[in-house]
Amino acid sequence: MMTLYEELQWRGFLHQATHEDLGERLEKEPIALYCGFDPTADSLHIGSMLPIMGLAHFQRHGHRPIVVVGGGTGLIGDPSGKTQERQLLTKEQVEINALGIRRQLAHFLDFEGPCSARMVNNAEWLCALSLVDFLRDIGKHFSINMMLAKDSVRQRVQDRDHGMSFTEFTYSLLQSYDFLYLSDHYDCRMQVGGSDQWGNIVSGMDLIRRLRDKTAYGLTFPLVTKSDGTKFGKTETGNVWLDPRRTSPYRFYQFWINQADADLPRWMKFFTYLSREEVQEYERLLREEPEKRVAQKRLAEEVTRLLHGQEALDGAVRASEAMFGGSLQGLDDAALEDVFSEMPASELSSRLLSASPLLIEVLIEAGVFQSKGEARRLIQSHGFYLNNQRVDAEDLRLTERSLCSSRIAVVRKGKKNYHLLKFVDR
RNA sequence: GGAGAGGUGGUCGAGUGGUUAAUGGCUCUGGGCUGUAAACCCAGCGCUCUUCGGAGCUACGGAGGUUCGAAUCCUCCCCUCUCCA
Repeated sequence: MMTLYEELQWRGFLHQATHEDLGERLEKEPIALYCGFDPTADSLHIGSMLPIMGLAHFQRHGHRPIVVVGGGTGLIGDPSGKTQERQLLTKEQVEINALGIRRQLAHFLDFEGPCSARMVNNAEWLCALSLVDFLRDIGKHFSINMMLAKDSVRQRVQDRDHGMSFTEFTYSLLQSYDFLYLSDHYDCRMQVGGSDQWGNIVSGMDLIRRLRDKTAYGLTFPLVTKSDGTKFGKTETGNVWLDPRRTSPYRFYQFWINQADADLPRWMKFFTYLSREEVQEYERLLREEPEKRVAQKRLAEEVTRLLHGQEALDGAVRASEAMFGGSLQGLDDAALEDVFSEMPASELSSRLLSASPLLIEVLIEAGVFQSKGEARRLIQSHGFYLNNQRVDAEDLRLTERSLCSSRIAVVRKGKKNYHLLKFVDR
């Protein structure tokens, strides 16, 4: 059994640590540690998964994670890594967002058990703060000279086009105060975060030492980078979110399925709990028979199950099979609707079926095609399918026999542009 | 305010009285190859109709005009860019 620190090291979670002996310290006794999340949206996206998994590892080893939702700091905006002043959020929006985030974290962290995680909103204490007290008690301990020396600040100060407001400039004081507050009220001894948080973490640690004469610890996780240099977590369709309403389980599953071979071992270590032996086995499989993509499948399975649960995973797998060449035989209305739930659909009158109109014309009505020319071209280049069977005749008519199940026909343009036709009585 | 350049299809960019729905590149779409990848290869890429040979309509900033015929010539208008004040 690896120690927590060994495991984090093996999995690649360690980027920077404030203390050499942090590993030993963590074995001595359980501690509480925190990580902040910005409530910029009502859902986290996949980029937040690394710190979340980091926290989860701590919890599995008996430590107590505290999730801080930056309801207070979110009202201001962290300048780290940003080139522009951020949009300020309203308090109401932050509240809503925090609720959504909590729901998602519950998939990864245990909010119930013996070392239960807890979630706090720093608006609780930051909003109550009086400016004069804050400047007197906290501000005193920060040197402008040192703050100006920070990269994140310096870049912005030198950029005449965007500049930096005083509000943003003080961000790191507030985050340091968070750490102090959590140390005082929750006995929180450690802060973790992305590598861009290093400066803020160290500031907080210093503050605690100066004011309370206590040792606090800090740890940062690496930036998740893809082997091809493009940004992790982006697809053609945009960000990959943790909220199923924003990124369906199917898309989420597909996102992982499509990861490059070279990244797989790292992703498995980051985003699943697969053991060292298992990961090694997948590394071998990636080398010997990459075309089978078993590693991608396993990764996608694990992560989708973790976030969305077994049922949603089953749906995603079924949808993937149907989507990539599988037969649609034997699927009933409900199964079809489920599998193609995120493809566009049109409702048509079932009376149409007995009138047996030209399929092409119905599809133009339904918005599947822009023009007859387009439809014809597609059929001529063998790119049009009805119920996953290629259609060669331009003058195919729509009848009862066109249906796949009792009232659904599945239309496909090209490789994977599906469109559902649902026939209803009206 | 003065001088010049220019506005072409999703985009860049040819064309300067007639086989020009408009060369070419890119993007995009479909197909092939493949591992649901990249690269590559083939095809398509205004709309409608077609007996699949083709036919019709609409289109080159806007409005008029010259002409048998205009994206191409003329007039007016609108807009963009560069230089000068």
